[in-house]
Amino acid sequence: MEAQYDPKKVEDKIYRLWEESGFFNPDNLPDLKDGQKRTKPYCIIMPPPNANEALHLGHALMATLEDILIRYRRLRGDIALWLPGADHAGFETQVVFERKLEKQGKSRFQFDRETLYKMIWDYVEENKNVAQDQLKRLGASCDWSRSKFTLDPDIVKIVYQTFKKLYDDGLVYRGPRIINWCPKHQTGLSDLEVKYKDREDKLWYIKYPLVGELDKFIEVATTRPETMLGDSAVAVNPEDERYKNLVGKKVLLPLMNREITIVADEAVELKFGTGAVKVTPAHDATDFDIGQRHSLETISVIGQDDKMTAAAGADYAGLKVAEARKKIVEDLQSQGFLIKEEPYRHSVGVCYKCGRVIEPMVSEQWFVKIKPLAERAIEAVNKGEVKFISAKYEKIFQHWMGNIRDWNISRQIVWGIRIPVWYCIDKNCPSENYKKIKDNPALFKDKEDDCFGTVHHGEEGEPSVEHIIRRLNEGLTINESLKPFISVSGSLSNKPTCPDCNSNNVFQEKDTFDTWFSSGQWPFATLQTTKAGDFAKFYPTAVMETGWDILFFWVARMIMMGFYAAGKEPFKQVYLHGLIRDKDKQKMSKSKGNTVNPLAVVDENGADALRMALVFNAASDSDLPFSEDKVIAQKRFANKIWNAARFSISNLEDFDPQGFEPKFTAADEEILKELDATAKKITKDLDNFDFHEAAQSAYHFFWHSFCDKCIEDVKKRIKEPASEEDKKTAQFVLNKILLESLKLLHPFMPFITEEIYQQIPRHTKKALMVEEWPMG
RNA sequence: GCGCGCGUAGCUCAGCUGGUCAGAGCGUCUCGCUUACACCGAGAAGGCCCCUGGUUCGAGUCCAGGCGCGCGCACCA
Repeated sequence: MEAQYDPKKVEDKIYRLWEESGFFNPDNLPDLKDGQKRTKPYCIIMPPPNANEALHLGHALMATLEDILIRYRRLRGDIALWLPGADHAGFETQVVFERKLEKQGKSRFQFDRETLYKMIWDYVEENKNVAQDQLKRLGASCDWSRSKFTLDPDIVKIVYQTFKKLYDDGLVYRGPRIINWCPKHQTGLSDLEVKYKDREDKLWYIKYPLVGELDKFIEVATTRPETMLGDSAVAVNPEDERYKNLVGKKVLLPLMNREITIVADEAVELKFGTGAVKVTPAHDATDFDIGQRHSLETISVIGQDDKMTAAAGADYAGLKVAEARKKIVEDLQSQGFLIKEEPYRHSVGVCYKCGRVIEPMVSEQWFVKIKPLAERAIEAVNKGEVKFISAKYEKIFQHWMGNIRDWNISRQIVWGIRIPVWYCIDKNCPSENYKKIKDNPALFKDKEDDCFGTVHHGEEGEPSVEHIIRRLNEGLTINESLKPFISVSGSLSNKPTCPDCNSNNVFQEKDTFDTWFSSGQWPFATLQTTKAGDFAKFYPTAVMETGWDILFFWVARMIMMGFYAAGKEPFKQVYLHGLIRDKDKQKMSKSKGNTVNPLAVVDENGADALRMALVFNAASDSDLPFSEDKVIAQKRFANKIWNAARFSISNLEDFDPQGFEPKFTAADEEILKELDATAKKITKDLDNFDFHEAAQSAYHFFWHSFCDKCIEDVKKRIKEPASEEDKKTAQFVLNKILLESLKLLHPFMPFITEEIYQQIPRHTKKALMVEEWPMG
């Protein structure tokens, strides 16, 4: 053995040894001592990294913590399965790809659906193995033979089945509802995908004249004057004495000269602005709700292209929102309706990816009726069926669950799982879908340039079904509510037939699922599609370990979907780790340039050092600052282990414990006792997810007890033995402590401990990774 | 607005159900190249555990209030 530990010479070799042993696959794990069988399944489903991205430090932390748990459980004799995967990460990936296109001066909208999908598929395929290789370099002991990709056909099928079940149970619906629209990405987003940013804005005070008393006005305040074109009421608080006598009266909407009513609604704050609100159900979430309560008309004046629609009136139609705002303020001013404007600071919703201001608008989307699912999840946590390791996150979870709103699961993007909904547009179908759309002017957009010649008109001067389908495939959006049907097995190449009329004149919903709708099903979808028997054996899984930042996005959805679709909780425990920050506690981000490539750290210091550094200071709940010092400290520790082992092994060559009865000294008794206590503590700490406590105990015992005291003591007794028996006893102790320490350290630092184990004379197992854990 | 959390050595943080809890790692200083390791060893300095009250025989540890900081959720136009 060399005087310095060189991870480069060890890590690849050891990982190969593990892979060749087959022990990553729980089916191949050896029996325990005395031929005892392993009985207890222990499963962790890995949060699948995005297929197109290299790992960052957060992934390294995830991999380290989960590998520690898995290796620990494997050593304890469980049937340990760590199931890896890769995530197509719908919107995330499409955004990354769009940026790539933008750099090349292109836009996603230049490509048709199939081409774009294929391009992203190829892009992802190119990078798909990167993350996997990197996880291996970190020492991840997952069962690669069970690895799944979120777009695997068998996974997609399960996602479809769940969707159908939700639909059949009335828990999923399509409807015009107010959604968060990102004008840049041209898709709706869920509430979670909207971030809020403070912004300096203006508040405009406008007067709306009362009908019949045109010299009287009601004053409203708004930050978005352009939406007034779509107003369908003015609302006041029912308790507001100032306006009580006005409720039910009509006002004349300036610029539009449309009569709208004054309604009373609880949602209006007495204190804010003038206490009277203009109500635009089509472009504001609160207003939408007010509109529902008072059966108000929904007038969409802003289109998905971020321009004013025809409903905004001839003066404004076609203007961009910002232009329209400017013109409207001017017009209000010149016509005497503008009272004043004042600076105003408030928070506005922005797209969490691009930061563009979200345009709330009414749109036909698919929603999950979430309350019933949420109630079961809340109950599960209350009853302890799912246990949060940290009380803090349990509170946050319950708070969110209790206030949850219906979940928009459709996205107007192509990268993802296409919603398995079909519409029959056969002329004779009882659904009458054809009738509902045949007069849609957008169908005839191409009439003028006549690119379809006569094809788009059938015999009676009506559009042919083929033409409609072609226009739809080109990206035409239909806003009519059509009658859908769901087909779990249908596909574009194998179109399903309409259940009402058996026709083949059907087209598929263009939207794809929110990625989290499918990843919410990941625990059971994976286990139902790996090996027969896996689901029965491993579900519910033991623990979900992931970052707190996806508590709502993912963990919450998995709990809800798990109960709903698989009948049981997806995992018994939830452990959420903190976010890695840089040494100044700043969030790591590419734009700040403070990211750390974990693989570069591994190259420099070894995987064990990185792992140990990540875990050593990691208090469970909070974010953790990362610095290279910490890694270097652990690199030194690795070297310490290496040298202690080097000393031990060179002094154990002539030692055979077989049949030897040691006669311990007081010092021997003490270190053995301490070993026991340390093993007990580490066991308890790992059972409680106190990784840092466990790591520090192992570190401290090895360095300051074993090295500083025990080895120094034993050294003398071996070099200058008082008696042959005492020398052998010293060797016995040395051998024992080294071996047990290696086991205790193995979950944290698997490479170096395995390498040393392999070099120990007469090691008994094929690998340290399947040794038996010292319980203390 | 509602909710969550944090303030302990220069830095990053541990201190679980109150009584060797005043700790660790890094950093700093002194002394040692001793035959496993200088990526080492021996030793040292450093803290009214944010403030103020309270509960208790006893409080970083529990309670209340205050100050400072961070975060999550949210339909104040």
